[in-house]
Amino acid sequence: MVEDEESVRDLVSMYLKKEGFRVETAEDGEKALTMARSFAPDLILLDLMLPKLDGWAVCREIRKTTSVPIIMLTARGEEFDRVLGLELGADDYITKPFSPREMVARVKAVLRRAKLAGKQNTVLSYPGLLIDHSASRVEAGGREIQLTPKEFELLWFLASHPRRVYSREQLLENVWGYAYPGDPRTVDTHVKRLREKLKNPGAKNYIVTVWGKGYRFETAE
Amino acid sequence: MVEDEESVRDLVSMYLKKEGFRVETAEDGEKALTMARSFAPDLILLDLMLPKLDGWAVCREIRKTTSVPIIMLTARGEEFDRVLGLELGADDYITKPFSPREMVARVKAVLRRAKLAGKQNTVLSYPGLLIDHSASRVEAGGREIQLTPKEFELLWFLASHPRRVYSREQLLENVWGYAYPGDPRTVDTHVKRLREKLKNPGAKNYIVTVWGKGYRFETAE
DNA sequence: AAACTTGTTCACAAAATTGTAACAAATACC
DNA sequence: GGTATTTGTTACAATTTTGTGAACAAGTTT
Repeated sequence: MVEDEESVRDLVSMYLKKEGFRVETAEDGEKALTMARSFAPDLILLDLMLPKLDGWAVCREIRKTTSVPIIMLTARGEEFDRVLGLELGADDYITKPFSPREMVARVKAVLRRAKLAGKQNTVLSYPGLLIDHSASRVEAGGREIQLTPKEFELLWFLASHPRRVYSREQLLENVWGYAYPGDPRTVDTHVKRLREKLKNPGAKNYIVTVWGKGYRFETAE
Repeated sequence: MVEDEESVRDLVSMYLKKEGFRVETAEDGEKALTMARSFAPDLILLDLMLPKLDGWAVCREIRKTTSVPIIMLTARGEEFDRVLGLELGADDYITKPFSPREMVARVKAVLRRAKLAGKQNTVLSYPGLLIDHSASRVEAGGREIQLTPKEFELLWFLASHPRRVYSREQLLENVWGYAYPGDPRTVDTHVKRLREKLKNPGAKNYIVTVWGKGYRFETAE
């Protein structure tokens, strides 16, 4: 919570703490930046009018390094450029005076959205192949095909980085998890099974072997 | 969002995502149809000028199967036949260039309307299956079947989001309530009893297991 | 209070998956 | 051509997940 007026700071802090949030405060822009760097907050409430460094500048600085959700606070009458706010990467704004309940509700809403945000754009689509990650669905040639969880994650990873070659070790790390202890040849088996299931409708072979290197996802020629 | 120009796609995506929407994009009419069939969007933003299959055709195709809200995008000067648009079932149209704010506002307005329209409709109907939420009645194969409250709510939730996979945890959250402390395997038992009751008239199995993921409601193939 | 309904949990069986090893085929190199 | 290396394929065992039936608990109705 970045705000120069002590009374507003205390009020906002109190209500958020009541909801179970942990709240840290800063009274000017410079201190805000220092704090934002030293510990990673889940959300920043940022007043526009600040000593030393105004809200716009703070927002711009923060956005250079993180994508933490930011809610801007503006005094009524203060002209607020919404488009500029969005471009700088603010997630919402509240005009003062505001009701504490509204403020809390917006904080919660932004946090909820932020949680979902990482999962957006979950559909990959190539000629004759459609992969929807959030629905765990794959269509090949208009027909849905059933993949096992590992097969699905492997296909998703490869299709997310088309044309790029990955070694078996890299695939194990990215799909199976860090420091996977098992046999790299495990990947071969899964690739084979994937090819089997994907080739059904006579579509081309999306997963290509790069001899001596690994595998890659081939886009249309 | 169906649009062939990448810059417009990215701009619209960015603004909608900032508002918390999940956005998937397609760059031509054919891809749009494939995607619209594979996962059910809440709204479609549809450019008129598209490669392969123009906006009119896409709209006509989509309307054959669903009543999803459609907003048409037209370039200024491009002749736009409003009457034809309405007849094909478009819900609104925006002329380019448009301000992002206006676009977001219209999307929200159309969704608001659609939501209200949907609320009145408390009946879900699939081949051989009819679910009336307001009356808490279920008919399978023309015969009424008795479900317990939890069974009913579970079926309703799944049937309201067809084709989409839900993990046991997600189902507990959505049907039982947030932060349900109990055993996720409880869902299995309810699914089992639901299947038992639904299969009576030899109808197909609507509730499908997705191995390693959860369950989903399958529409007719 | 007894009978019944509903929801939950547990244990075990059944099914699907994943990982590994062995062998065959393909490729690069000399 | 011959050899070593890499990749494809197959089979099988180990593991994980799901289906099922029964038991138990809590709440409702009779």
